[in-house]
Amino acid sequence: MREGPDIARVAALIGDPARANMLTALMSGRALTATELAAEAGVTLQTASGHLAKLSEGDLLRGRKQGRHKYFAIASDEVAAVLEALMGLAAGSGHLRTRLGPRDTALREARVCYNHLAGTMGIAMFDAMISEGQIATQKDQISLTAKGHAFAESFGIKMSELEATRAPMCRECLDWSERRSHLAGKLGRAYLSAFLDLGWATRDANSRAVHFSPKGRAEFSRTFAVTT
Amino acid sequence: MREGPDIARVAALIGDPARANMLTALMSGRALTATELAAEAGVTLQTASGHLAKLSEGDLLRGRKQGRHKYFAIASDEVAAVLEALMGLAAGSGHLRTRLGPRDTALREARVCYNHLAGTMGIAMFDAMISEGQIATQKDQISLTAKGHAFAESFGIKMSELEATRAPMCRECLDWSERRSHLAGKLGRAYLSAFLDLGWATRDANSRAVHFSPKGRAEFSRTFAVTT
DNA sequence: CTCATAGTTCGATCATAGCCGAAGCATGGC
DNA sequence: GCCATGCTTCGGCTATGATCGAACTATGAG
Repeated sequence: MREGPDIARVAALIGDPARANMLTALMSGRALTATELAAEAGVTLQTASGHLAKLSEGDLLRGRKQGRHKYFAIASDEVAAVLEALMGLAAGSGHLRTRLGPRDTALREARVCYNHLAGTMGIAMFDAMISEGQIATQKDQISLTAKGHAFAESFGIKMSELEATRAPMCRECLDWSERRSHLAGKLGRAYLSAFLDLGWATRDANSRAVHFSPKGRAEFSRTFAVTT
Repeated sequence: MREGPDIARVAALIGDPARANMLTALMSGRALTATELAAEAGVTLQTASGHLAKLSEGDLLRGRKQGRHKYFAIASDEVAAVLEALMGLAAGSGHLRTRLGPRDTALREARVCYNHLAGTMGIAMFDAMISEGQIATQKDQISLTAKGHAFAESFGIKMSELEATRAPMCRECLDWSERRSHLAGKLGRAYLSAFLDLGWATRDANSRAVHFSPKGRAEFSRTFAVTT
């Protein structure tokens, strides 16, 4: 009997504190897993799963399964616009927090994505491998070329060991902060391990950040012909 | 723990169907009384009173007492922006449940918006008054020109009586279904009263529809040079 | 293969808040 | 003074839905 669209349904979805916390966390533009979002909202994984299902059902979030993780991200710019407007309005009584600390910028540059390298450096590496012809992109998947195979071998990665298992060698992994792809799969994992073993970088103890040393960064740039 | 701007509180306020209906009704820009809003939301006056208190407390509405009526209006442009964004999102992603029946089309054509004429005919009238130079549009408000004043007088509206009170003579009122403006304010009310008094139209007993007679419609079109 | 981790589903519990009846103020008209 | 009308407050009923424990599925690691 009412005219107009059902704004109450959408607003009620945002109106729950747990869901609101999830959405605010996702406003960074990065995709987060269900577990991360559960921690962010301060609820258990079961509860978070229910919330995320509702948010997906309501077209506020879009979920993507990657391996055994499920990543969630804001569904559209319109959703972001609503959240943005809400934050502006709520800033009147609350305090707005816009400052992203040094840890956040570090995360954007280089971080662990499940078990491979993500962030701007991960993307740079992926782009370089494409343009070097180490990776070929088919319609919907990617594969390692002979050149890429040789390069990895020369880098010190034991390809024969990697080839022993059936799991995919190369996979694309979408980086939500940049909306670009980076390298996943067994090879992606192997490269990250190599970087750590070589002392180029170290993992942050209690975050997903990966810290490259100056020397490691230089080696990385030279190896992958990164144009930084 | 991580207390950002409290968007959940605001969203939850909008998230209740009754309150959402009230807010949508107020998006017309007009202030409405508690009783009118109760009818709009489909709840009793007691319930509405509680909702309105919460909306006021949450700075979404501003209420002012006038005599024994209490008028409520959207508190700020920021609130309107949030509602607008929500409508856009709910209309696009969601199911717009507007199955327009015969009564609905009548409503779309001509209806009472609080006390003045809304719908396509209200918009046609407003556009005609603009192009005839009866109304001048400033930056954020509109005003009656001398020509418009004379026209209203010649139409039989006693302008001296209207000018006795301080309330705004002309106001814009946004039609959500059409996203266009129509005439509100004392003059808008006076014109609607005149249409009814002249027998051009009658009000539906239990809806907001306004039914124009064939003769009334012809007179209306001639008076406002409507190009239908 | 087995084990561990990520996520989902189900069921029960429990709190929040929406709703209305009835009574209480307040204002205006007489 | 009286009554009518508009709105608010109070108390109790009820339902929706948020929450978590436990059991289940799926995927990857070794």
